[in-house]
Amino acid sequence: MQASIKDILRTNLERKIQLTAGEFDLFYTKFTPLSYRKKEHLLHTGEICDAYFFITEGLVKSYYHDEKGKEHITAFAIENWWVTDLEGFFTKRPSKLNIQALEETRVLAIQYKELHQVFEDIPSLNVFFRIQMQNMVMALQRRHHFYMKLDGKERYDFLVKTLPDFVQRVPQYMLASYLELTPEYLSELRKKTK
Amino acid sequence: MQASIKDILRTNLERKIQLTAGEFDLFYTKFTPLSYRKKEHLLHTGEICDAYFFITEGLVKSYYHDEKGKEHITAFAIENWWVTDLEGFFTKRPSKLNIQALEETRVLAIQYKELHQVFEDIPSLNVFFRIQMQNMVMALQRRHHFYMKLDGKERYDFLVKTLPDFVQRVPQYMLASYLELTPEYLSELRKKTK
DNA sequence: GCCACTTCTTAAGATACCTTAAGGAATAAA
DNA sequence: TTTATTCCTTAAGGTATCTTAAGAAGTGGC
Repeated sequence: MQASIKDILRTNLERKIQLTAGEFDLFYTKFTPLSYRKKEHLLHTGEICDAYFFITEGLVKSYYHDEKGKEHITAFAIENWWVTDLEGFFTKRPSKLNIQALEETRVLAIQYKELHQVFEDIPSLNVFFRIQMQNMVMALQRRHHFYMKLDGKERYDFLVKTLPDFVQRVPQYMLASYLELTPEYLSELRKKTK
Repeated sequence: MQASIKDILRTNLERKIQLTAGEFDLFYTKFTPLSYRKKEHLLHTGEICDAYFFITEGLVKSYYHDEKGKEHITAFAIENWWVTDLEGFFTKRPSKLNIQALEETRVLAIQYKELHQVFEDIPSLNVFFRIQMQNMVMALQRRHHFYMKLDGKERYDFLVKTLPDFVQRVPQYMLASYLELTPEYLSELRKKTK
């Protein structure tokens, strides 16, 4: 039997905290299930980001355009990951990021107000998000080392080694953007690898 | 009248949460005040990082050495900042970072076990640390843009503009390390500025 | 007041990565 | 099947930044 969307969320929460059935049911009512087709946007630059997304199926990217119009991909996210424009979501200022579906994608979305309501109703959700934020901080610190210590070739090799499935689901020019390389240069690097 | 160390901590907490006098007193008992002389280490690579530090006076840097022995400064922290090796602190694995005092420095230190005890005794501390982690995530994301979007000269100019006091308290070759530039190249860039 | 150490500068040659421009291959649309 | 789009590669010339090596200037210890 296939896991329901509700189960997927429950499992994700249970990795870090224990909730009673009642608490979980209450929390779950705050979410809205949404679907996006390939290339559809979950969030556009300039909008106020009011939703925190939990991906139940699919693949999205977060990105922005710099002054010269060049696209910079800051993150990918897949099933079982949480994603939003954190800065926009918590500050209520217009978002600097876009979030776009790269595949048919399904999410559960919770709004800012609802989330902060449940923070009060279910205190242990503070623990969940505290731990999640801690883990994000650690991931971002590791990413910093990753970009600063490794050159382009090493970054690519590392990605292929640690996330091979990812490398297959995402076109190369997007990986290049994520790795902060030009597609042309990444192509060069790949040639050397073989 | 000068603010006591206890007041400095209280003020820091009150920026984000409300505590009763009793709660704050309880929390405060968990901390140990420590002093470090210039160049002394709060944490060495390889040690298990068991303390979360709140700086009440002074200036520290976090750094590591890469395989080639080159030093990379990942952060500075001054009065009123919290600092630790987050990854080491939360995973209990040997720390990859060093933390060293650059000036005569005073801190309040709280141990892992004590902190997690007060998380249970005083639930709103989860809120405090959740918000602190959120802010760190945002700061790290901004830092990522900062390194990726700006070239060396722009990074230096930005630092001088936004944190001029900092630039004066820290020797240039350390700024270079933080900016991920060689001291020689930073010296070049400074010449062009004038 | 001298010595040692720390910090900053200069300059030449090397390298990683980018820009531009073009064409080829693969996939989707018609 | 043809056409359009999306994606990947090749190559030439340019720029930012590093490496190495050396010396100058400032600072604290004795």
